[in-house]
Amino acid sequence: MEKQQDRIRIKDIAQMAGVSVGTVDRVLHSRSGVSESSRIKVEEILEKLNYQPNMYASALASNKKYRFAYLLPSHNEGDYWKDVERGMQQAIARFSDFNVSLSDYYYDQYESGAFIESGMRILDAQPDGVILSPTVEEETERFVNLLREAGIPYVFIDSNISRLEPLAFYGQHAQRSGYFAARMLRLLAKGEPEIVIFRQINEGRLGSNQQLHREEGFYEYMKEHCPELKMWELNLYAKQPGEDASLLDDFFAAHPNVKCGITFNSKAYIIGEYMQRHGRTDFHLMGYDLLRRNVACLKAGSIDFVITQQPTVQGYNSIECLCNHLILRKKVKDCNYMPINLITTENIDFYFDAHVNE
Amino acid sequence: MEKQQDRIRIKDIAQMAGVSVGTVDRVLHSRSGVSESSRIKVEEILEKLNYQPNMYASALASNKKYRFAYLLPSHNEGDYWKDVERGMQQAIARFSDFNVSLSDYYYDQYESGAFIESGMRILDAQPDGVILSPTVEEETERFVNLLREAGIPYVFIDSNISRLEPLAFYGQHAQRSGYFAARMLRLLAKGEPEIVIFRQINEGRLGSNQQLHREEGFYEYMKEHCPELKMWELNLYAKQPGEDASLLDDFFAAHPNVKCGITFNSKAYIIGEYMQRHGRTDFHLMGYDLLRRNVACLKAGSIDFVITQQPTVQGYNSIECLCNHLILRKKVKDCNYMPINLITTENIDFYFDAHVNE
DNA sequence: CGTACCTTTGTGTGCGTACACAGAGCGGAT
DNA sequence: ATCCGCTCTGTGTACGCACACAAAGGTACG
Repeated sequence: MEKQQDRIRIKDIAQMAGVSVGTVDRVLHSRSGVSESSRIKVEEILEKLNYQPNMYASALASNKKYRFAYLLPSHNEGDYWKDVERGMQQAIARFSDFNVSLSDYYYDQYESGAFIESGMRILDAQPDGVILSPTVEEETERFVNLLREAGIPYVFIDSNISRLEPLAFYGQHAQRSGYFAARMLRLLAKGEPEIVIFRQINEGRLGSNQQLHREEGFYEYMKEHCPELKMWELNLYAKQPGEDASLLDDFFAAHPNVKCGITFNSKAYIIGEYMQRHGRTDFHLMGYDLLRRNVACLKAGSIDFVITQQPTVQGYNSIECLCNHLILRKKVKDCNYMPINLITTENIDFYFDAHVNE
Repeated sequence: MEKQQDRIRIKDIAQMAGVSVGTVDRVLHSRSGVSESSRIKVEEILEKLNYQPNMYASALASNKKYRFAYLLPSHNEGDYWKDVERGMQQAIARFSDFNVSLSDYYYDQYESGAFIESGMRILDAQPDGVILSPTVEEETERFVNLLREAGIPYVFIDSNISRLEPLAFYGQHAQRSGYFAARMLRLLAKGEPEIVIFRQINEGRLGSNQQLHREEGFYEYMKEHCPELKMWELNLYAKQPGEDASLLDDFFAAHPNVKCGITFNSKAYIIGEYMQRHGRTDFHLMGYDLLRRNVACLKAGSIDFVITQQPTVQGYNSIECLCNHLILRKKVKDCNYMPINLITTENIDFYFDAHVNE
């Protein structure tokens, strides 16, 4: 019944090996100054007893301070990235006994060079670990190369470039998420012959890799399961809201039979609110991320489904990952896909901060 | 930028209050032997500086052993409860530096008196905390009253009886989960005039409270959104698998137009496998819990949707909760609803052990 | 005025680990 | 033999906290 016998300590190991705790300590931290014979003896016993150090005593004794930094696109209240930050702050609070601190760095997503500039500021500060979202591939590569040279571990969040070998990645499998979205939209739009994909064009960019991968998975599903489906694409421009409305007017005037749409960015509320303004209730809509305005549309019925990436959990886990790696010296999983959760007005109440206590 | 100034220690508080660490310690643990004047002075400073003790140093110094116990229905490999146990074991491993251990107790769900008997064995062992699933209300009440008398905190898992005031509850909002299931089934069965609800009758019992609440939510949704829907109920008997097949044969012979069904227990695979044996691919089916056989049916297409309760997370969190309460002395949330996750063959890969590291 | 007793306060040690430092042993050069 | 330099090992102290114990101060009473 009892599972846990008394924990083995360094002292125990030392006694069994016939050496002092200092020698065991040197072996544990693979420091120099240990004879071949005692090293082997100690290692044997460590192996045999499966010694697990008491991480809390260890953190207490080493008494180091750890400074982390994160680099995210600049953003406003109510945005997706705010939730990521919230998760990181929760984790910092939770692990505050380990003497961890967190600094924030931002960059303008649409200004070239801004990323690498903030990156340089991080390098100046020489933190012990960095969390970033690799939105711009080339600049990210330059930055993480410098981090690697400096021996600073980095964690990718939200989207991944596995080639750049981060310590870990936390985010969704974007392509599979789009594939799943397609199935759900198909279900909503059973029998409909046409659908529309709303895109957000920013500074001439078609959208993040993230969004492109979702679209890819979406098209893949539709090709496999309903190749006859007619799919329109409508480009919208966030910065000119007035123009968006007239673009939507024009589109729906030209395609009165399209009753179903999806967007692969987090701005489904633009369409949802448009539908509410026009009193249309026959349009089925899907989107991404639980932004306040999306939640409002869900509850109002102008958005049917939202897929969430659990940004808070991503943020929390990425900090936890750095702690596990640097402080507790546990092995961390390098690729961590978040679940692909479908949110509706019926289950939304149970998706706020699920599992992140306090 | 830096958020974390140097942590305030007991020594700092003592210095500022002009007393010794011993006095501060006595105030912190509200022990006797402190004069009114120094108590107030210390409390003021604690308040002002918002002192947060280093929980790890504290746990290290107190050097107590904590013994937890859980009481669950007896079950076999591949069952729902196995996942709950797995989550608890993961948590125990994770918190092993706190000297926690876990003992297991089981009871036969269908033998009256078995619950309370195992409960008595737990009381004899005098553990520091107990986790249990309150499946049988009356016996649970008797047991937790004894626990409360003994000052032993208890956590409910899977289903809740809030009247009995557990330290915390981890599980799904069963009624809302049934409500959500109804929406999804309705989507699957768009236009179908009839559906069937499969029930599992064990020893004459209609099913756990859990299942009854799901059914309740399900009926509620259907009454609100499609009162004209014809809903059949078919009782099955787990213990006689032969009989179940003929019951299904009879039902589908009598109701050839029923193309859609749901079960509120974890045994959807019984129906799914039946459909596969009969080569029926036109039947839409929903169920609960990611048992191996349910997963196989999902992938084979004989089950469309499964709702998962994340049993592993429930187990993990319930142990974590006891640690937070007893060792770290953090406040714990008393009612913790799990998310209501919809699983399909497209997103199932991302639902194994989500967020429970290691 | 001394002793007993109670209240209040301070000090010391230990939890398991990390790391600095001192010391032991040994060979070689003077 | 003495001294130096090297490798290897053991000891001591600190981390922040809990708790046992000792000490200090006061009151009451013979």
